[in-house]
Amino acid sequence: MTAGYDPYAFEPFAVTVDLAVFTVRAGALHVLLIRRGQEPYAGAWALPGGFVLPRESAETAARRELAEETGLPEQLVAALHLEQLRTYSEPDRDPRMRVVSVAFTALVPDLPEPAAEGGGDAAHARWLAVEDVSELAFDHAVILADARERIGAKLEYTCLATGFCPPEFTLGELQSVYETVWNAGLDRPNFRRKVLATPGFVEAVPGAARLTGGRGKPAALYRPGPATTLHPPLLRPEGTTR
Amino acid sequence: MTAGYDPYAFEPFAVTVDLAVFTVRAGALHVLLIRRGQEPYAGAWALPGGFVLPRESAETAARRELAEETGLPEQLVAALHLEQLRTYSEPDRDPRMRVVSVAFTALVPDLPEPAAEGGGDAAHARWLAVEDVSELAFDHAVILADARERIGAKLEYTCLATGFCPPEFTLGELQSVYETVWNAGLDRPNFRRKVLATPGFVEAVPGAARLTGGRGKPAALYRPGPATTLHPPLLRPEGTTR
DNA sequence: CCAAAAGTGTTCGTGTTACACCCATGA
DNA sequence: TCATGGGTGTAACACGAACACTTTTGG
Repeated sequence: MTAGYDPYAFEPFAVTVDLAVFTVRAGALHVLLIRRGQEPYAGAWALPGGFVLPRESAETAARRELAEETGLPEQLVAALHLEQLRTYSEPDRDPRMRVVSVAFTALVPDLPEPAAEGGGDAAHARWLAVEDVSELAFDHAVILADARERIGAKLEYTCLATGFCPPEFTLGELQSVYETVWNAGLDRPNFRRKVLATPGFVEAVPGAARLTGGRGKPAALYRPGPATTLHPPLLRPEGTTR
Repeated sequence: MTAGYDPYAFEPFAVTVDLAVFTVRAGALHVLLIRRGQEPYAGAWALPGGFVLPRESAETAARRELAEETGLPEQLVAALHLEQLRTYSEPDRDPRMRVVSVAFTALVPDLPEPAAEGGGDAAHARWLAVEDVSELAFDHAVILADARERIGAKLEYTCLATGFCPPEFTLGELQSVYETVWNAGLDRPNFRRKVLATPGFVEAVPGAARLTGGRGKPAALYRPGPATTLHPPLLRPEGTTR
């Protein structure tokens, strides 16, 4: 902070946000992507995002862009837990000009068809299974990989997993979130005890139960609790790199 | 990424880096600060940092600014492990113009008097005990608090603590790093076993030993090992918020 | 011989793992 | 009555917490 402060002393930087929004659908981790309509990378998939406006923080911009570019319900976007991932600032990450991008991650429940409704930008938003994502515009493949690694790690020591679930969920659904993100099987009795033994992770919905697979015993329903961290952590099994 | 790309369409953003560089001296956590010479906040303490140049990444800029603004040895700065903390982008965090800052943290060993040598900017750099830091320029107090929380958490599940130690160190020195950062006492036998049981955390220096407190049995010396993560983690005792 | 710091051993309790088993529901 | 998924019980084991004890140095 020693240099002078002439706003026009340097070639201007653009500051953008990029969002890696995940959901769990049909036993696979999905990410929300946008089909680009213009060069560069026209026709390629990209993470939703856009410019930070002069009077916005990056967090505010992220929320606004998410509402504008995707068809996610306003209410969901407003309440969403956005987490800063990191900032990407390599000089040539955008071929046109200097763009520094603040990346965020968010987790949402499996919505009916969240991206298909709204017009305009939202029409080009789709959920894609992360395993099927091949090429992405700019350095978005790197951002996606970093985001995926981060949420996998975060499930170990935070209560974020409930963010993937609907407002009321069964322990089986919660477990399948872990299994999907980690791509690993967990022992059901032990998972159950672990979750219930952590105060504030989930709260029982009194008397409520729901059938899940169509068959079997109806499962008790739970709501997210007030806790945010998991002590002691719920460690994933050995090799879950992929 | 849907808007057009006129570099001058918006009021320009300045992009800066800020650095929270920590060390452990005399049983207290210290942070490297700069005395500001100009308005705003002239005379106040601030984190070292500065503008990202047009052809630099934030990481490169952080390393350059650290070498320029502080008296830290070139070799140390070049080899230093810099970790991105997060990006601060509130519109009014700098009263003069829009400044988005990417914050980094780094850990260095207790150097003789690292900040006192070089001329110019470096002359205003000093180590201050974090407990004694009261007011900082801009939002740097928030950044410092976030950085402190982050390194405390990182010690739990990474091998970063060796970054606070000289090239060869005793287990007692390593333990005092944990105790200082966490502000908590640890059981020496258990700490010792835990560290030695983690493959690649530390490597014994064969035959080497050194006296630490002037008295007592000479302690074996260790070097940092190749491992970067700690599985299972070394959890800190309950209340270490302060 | 005492203080101080390093290093070893041992016990005890908690939490995780791995499994066997019972319960409720739809086909 | 069988398959399916929810839920309970329990023994074996690994790990961490706590603390007693030995070793090696300087004063």
